[in-house]
Amino acid sequence: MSLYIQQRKQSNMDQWSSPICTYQQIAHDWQGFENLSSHQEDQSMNDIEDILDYISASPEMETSSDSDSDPAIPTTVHDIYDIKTQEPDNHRNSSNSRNISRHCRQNGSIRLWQFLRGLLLNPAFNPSHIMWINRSRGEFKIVKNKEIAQMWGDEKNNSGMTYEKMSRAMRYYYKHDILEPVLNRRLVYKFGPMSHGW
DNA sequence: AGGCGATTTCCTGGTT
DNA sequence: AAACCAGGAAATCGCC
Repeated sequence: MSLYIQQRKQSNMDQWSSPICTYQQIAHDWQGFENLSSHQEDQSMNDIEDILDYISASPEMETSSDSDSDPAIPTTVHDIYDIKTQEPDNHRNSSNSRNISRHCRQNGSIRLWQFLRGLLLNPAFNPSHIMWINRSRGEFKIVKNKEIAQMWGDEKNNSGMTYEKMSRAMRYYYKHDILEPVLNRRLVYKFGPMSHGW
């Protein structure tokens, strides 16, 4: 991972000015990375890249060098979807958050499973809103389904989103192996072989 | 403009 | 009875 970061640094395609240790922390924090099989590595690299892009664009990280927050918990990887919980005052206005989000998207808009993955990786929502049932198996439970659906709606600019509709989209994932069905477990889903980065 | 992927919306029916 | 779960069918929406 640090190798990857160094490569990225040397390729000076980015404006990374923060100390490398920050990224090593991030890498260390990226727990899933170590458990990935080799054929998944490329995909996880993309995930990490997304996250690092996000971090480099984050106003919080720009000032991270003087940050005095607990270094044990980088405010980084987990911040992907904290935008909606931020209330008025803060420095991250909506246009900024939109730009940041764009860094996490391959195409135009983020996919539902990626949105959920981001929530699972964010302690601001895990385990309060969504939590792992079995991290290694990719099983998770949506705790506050109404809220999550609402947030998904916000993400897509759709105020009419409901859990019913969101869950229909999730069931379509069964067909594509992005999610696998978990029988007889209400609100429990499982990432499938076509998902990654969790 | 048309096609396509990824949902979104609506709905009927079954289960917990 | 309220909440979920399963999927089919059709409509949308953004993107190429």
